[in-house]
Amino acid sequence: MVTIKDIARVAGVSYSTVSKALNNSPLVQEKTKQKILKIAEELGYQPNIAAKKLVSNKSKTIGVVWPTVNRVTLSTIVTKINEEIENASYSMILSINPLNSAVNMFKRFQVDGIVVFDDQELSDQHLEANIPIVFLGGTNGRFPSIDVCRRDAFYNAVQYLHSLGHRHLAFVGHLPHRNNRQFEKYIGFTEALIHLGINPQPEMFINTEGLYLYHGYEAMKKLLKSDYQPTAVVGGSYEITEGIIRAVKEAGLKIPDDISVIGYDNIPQMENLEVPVTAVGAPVDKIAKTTVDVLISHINNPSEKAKVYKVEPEIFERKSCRPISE
Amino acid sequence: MVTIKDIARVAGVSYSTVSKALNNSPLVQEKTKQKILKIAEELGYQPNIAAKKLVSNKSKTIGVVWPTVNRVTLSTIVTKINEEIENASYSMILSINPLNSAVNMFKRFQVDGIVVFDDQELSDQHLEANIPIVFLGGTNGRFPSIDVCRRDAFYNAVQYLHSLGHRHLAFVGHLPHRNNRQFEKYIGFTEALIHLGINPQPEMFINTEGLYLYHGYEAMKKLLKSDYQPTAVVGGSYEITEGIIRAVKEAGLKIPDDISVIGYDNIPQMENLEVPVTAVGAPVDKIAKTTVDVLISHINNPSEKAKVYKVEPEIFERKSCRPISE
DNA sequence: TTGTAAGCGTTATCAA
DNA sequence: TTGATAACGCTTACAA
Repeated sequence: MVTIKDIARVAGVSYSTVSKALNNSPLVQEKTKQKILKIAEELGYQPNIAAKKLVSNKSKTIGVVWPTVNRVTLSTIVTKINEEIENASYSMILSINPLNSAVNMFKRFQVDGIVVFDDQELSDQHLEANIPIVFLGGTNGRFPSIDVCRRDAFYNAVQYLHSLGHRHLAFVGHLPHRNNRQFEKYIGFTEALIHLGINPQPEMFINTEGLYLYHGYEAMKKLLKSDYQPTAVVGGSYEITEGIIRAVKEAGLKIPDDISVIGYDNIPQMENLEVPVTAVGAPVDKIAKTTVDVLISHINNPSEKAKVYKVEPEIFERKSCRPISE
Repeated sequence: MVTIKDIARVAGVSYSTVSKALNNSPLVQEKTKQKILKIAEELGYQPNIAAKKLVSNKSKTIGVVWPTVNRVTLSTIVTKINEEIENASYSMILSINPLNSAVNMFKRFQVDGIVVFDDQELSDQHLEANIPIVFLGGTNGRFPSIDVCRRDAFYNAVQYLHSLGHRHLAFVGHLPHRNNRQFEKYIGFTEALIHLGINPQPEMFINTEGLYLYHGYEAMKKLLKSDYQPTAVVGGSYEITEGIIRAVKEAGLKIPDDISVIGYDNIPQMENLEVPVTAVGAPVDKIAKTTVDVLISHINNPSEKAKVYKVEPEIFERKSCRPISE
């Protein structure tokens, strides 16, 4: 392995001069610098990151704790976060370990900051971390967190459909007993209904009992067979929305001619479904950007106090909704 | 940051003693060792990898290049590999970047070795790496690789069903034009049929046109409605097998009473399906262990030459198959 | 059994 | 403008 000392020996200078030259310091004479650079090149010098890390105590690395590896939206967000991190001249390390052990590993690697996907189970974990951490997905008192405003998203979806003339709506989503994330969606939908003067009825809420395609498919089939025939539905997740589309298609109906659909999870993939689906929710790009910005800001200013950063939902209009007259 | 010096101060010993204790050296008194370990624990000590790497020129870290594909088996393997890596006293870094950029990142991190999930697209990439790499999933000439023997797995599945008396079989799997991995499954199934004197018929092969639940579900529904009624089917992936089960259930049939099912992808999750499913394939534990063993062996002996390491498929009998008499 | 001290490759602070 | 030198956190002879 070629070190700066080898270069120094060949160049006939001290190795501290070599270090400065290699870091393009203005403190070395241009001529010396060029000579050193040339020798470094010839010798095939590669800096030793471990040593750099040791002395600077910065790794320019961000760790991401990502336990739920099998959801499209989450992988999309991870991918975007990766891009944002690289844009900011950092590197990303992923860990699929549980929160605490992932954080330990990241400490060993001396990451400069950590992003945690805030799953339900994680929130309760005791976490002792003297390192900047951002929780992504909900609100969290102890650490800075990114709130994706699920409630507002569903509120907006209903409002949008209402503005298109729809009065018979349905919520097709997961309604577990103890899950604030999902509950927020339900509340947002209900709240909008009330504000718009639509009386919430039980048949408007179809519990998919899961977040995946099959759940959405089954729930939608059930809905289409029921007495209540909405003119528009809102899907509770990307996968659920996929299932809704299949079910509608199988029933021989057309989107948006026979029924309008809005999907939650504002990811680009909504464009590529059989029908490009109008989506609502905080756009993944913004979620990723906010997350990384907040984290880096906390890295640079460790005393910054924890708060909740909201990413506002937006509606991306595509081809799955149409106006309707009563 | 907590260092061995902090521990030394608290324990009232020198930091070299701490180092030895932490590395479980026989040169420290058991009592001292325990005391030091306890303090390290209390202080939340995490070793600094950069420093370790500097002095030992080893980072004790393995990088894994992982395609962000939402398949249970892949996440399971990654999880198992993570465990194996930790068992071997290494740490795992995941990267979801494309092969080359992931490898570059891993080099900067000075990992000791790299595991690559061998997707179709990756195989063609030009890769210049002077670092041990293992390709996982197929066969690869230039690098050591782990072959999960898909062909043998399907061969064995057919043989097993045949031994139970089944003569009317069906393959429910993904048959894309250009994918050796999937094609191997098809070949194994066919080969066994021929060897056992069963004449392969087109209706025995149901192309799911995808590897996910919905694909299996749809394909199985189609099969159940067709003229050909097999007494046993083999599912081409875990998710496909899930879909098969749904379809069978919806048709009002019982597994294994009315139809036997074997699933490919030998993962523990097969146990937790509605019917615990008899699975075939290289067990994920062994895949993970072999992968990590091979990589570490190449790390310790860099001149070892690249070869293909096979992980033999096994059948895990559960409750989804029953004997049948002609 | 424990401690001392050198050194891994680098950056950064002074002094020359 | 350059060069000594002291860290950074750790392992490992070797000395005590």
